[in-house]
Amino acid sequence: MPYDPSAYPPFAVTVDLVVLTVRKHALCALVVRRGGPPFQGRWALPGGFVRGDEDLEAAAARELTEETGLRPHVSGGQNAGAHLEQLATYGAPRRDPRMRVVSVAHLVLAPDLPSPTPGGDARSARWAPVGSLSGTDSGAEWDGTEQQESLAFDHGEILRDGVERARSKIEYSSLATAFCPPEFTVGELRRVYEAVWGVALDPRNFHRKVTGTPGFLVPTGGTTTRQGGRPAQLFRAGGATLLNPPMLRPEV
Amino acid sequence: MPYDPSAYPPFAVTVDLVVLTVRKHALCALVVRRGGPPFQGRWALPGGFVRGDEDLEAAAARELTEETGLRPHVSGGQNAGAHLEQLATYGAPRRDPRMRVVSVAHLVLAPDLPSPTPGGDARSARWAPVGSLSGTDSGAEWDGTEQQESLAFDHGEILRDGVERARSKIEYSSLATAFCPPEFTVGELRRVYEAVWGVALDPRNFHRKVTGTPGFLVPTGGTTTRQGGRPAQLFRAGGATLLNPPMLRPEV
DNA sequence: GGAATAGTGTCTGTCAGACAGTATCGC
DNA sequence: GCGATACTGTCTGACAGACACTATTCC
Repeated sequence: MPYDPSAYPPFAVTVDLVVLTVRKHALCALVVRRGGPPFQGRWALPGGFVRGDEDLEAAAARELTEETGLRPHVSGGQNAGAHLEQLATYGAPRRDPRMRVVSVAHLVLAPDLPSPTPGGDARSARWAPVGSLSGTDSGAEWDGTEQQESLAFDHGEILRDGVERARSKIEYSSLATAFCPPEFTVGELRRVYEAVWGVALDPRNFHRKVTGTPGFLVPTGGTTTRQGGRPAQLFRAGGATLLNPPMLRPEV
Repeated sequence: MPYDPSAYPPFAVTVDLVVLTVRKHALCALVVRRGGPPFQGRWALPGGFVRGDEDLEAAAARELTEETGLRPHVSGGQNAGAHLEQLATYGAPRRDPRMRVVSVAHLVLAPDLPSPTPGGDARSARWAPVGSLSGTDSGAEWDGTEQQESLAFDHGEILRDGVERARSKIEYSSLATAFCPPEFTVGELRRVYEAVWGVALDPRNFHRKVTGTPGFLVPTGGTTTRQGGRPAQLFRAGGATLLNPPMLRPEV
């Protein structure tokens, strides 16, 4: 691989974020409105340039904190922040009309946030149900009250890939707890699965599965009635990161 | 995301390839000897710069053809070439001592090739058992007859990630057939799984599993005795790409 | 015949799906 | 009481693991 350092073609490198959460029984993604051209006024994924002496993951974490105030912890760990992992890299020659830009997309799974806290240099930000953005697919409860508009650049494709990664990853890992607050009930965790997959799960079988998997859930001793009905036990995420055997996703 | 195009930090973008095959009951990776500094004389993964008007995947396919003569088909399709998919992107600030280089690694699964056909600008190339490169891990039959030496740059880490991806992906997809010639027997496919996972599988249960999964294998009608013993049926890869339920990997 | 590989059949334990039934809250 | 949710228990069918056994080839 001998080469002349001055002869390589110039690239810009950005990070884009697919930030997912579950709000009101629906899987939602964070989108920001673009303040300048190209695609001015269109919705896009949050993101920005990687700095000259910055790791890719550090750039993603910095953008996440700027946009949401969330502090990720990158792998393992308890449920005090958001989960962040690299998703894929998008580098088609003309995906950005101004110059050659390679974007390293990252996936963030976050618990529901009280306020959409727009920040950074974005004019505005909101949580959009993924069904309203990708059109097809099991978004289901898309009610048409918000304008449906495709995302800027190739961000629609990036979002689809991120949603698909999240859907498959909660099958064989305990990552669904990243969508939950630090303490949660079995029913709340089940509604996360139902929102992400867009299906209904049997509450009894789900309860047996998650409480029977060692290391998945740790009871905190407390109870809550915030969902109504009989008081439910509260749990924290356990240390187990891989689910074996996996949670089975119906209708595949 | 307003920004000044002239203000972005300059990056070089490369593709690196983790090319895996199964030779003599061992999982092997293609490595090339570096002809120039840095890391002159050390083994490295094949790869090169992305051209100014070239897609990332096209760059990976071009490097693959230059190094091995293989023509990938990127997704789906029959078994006439190699499987190619994006793996992950590596961009630590000083991973290349000369400049800021972001490498988009790709994973290639190829059938056993008669000749290691070095090509391109690499001085020499060879198939190295992955156990001899990553040291630890279930490489098992590393016999010490070849020098054990860590790969240049962060290529050891990239190789580990690629091997891990391949190991997990053959669990729930029919991708193991990408390691096989166009026509193969159940026993040959089983030896692929055994080599990649580094375990022994029960031939009877394996046979029942793969022949009982619809769409996985298609009998061609022919038979062969190239492995000795009773003639075995020949199969082609079927159209099924996802295995449900997955092949279970022992000892997890 | 002996060794090697291919292929079939049977038993058993585990577990997911389906569903009955009970417990405890708010109204 | 009524509706909601939480939780326990039982039955059944699918399937993986662990064998025994037979078939066909080369030597």
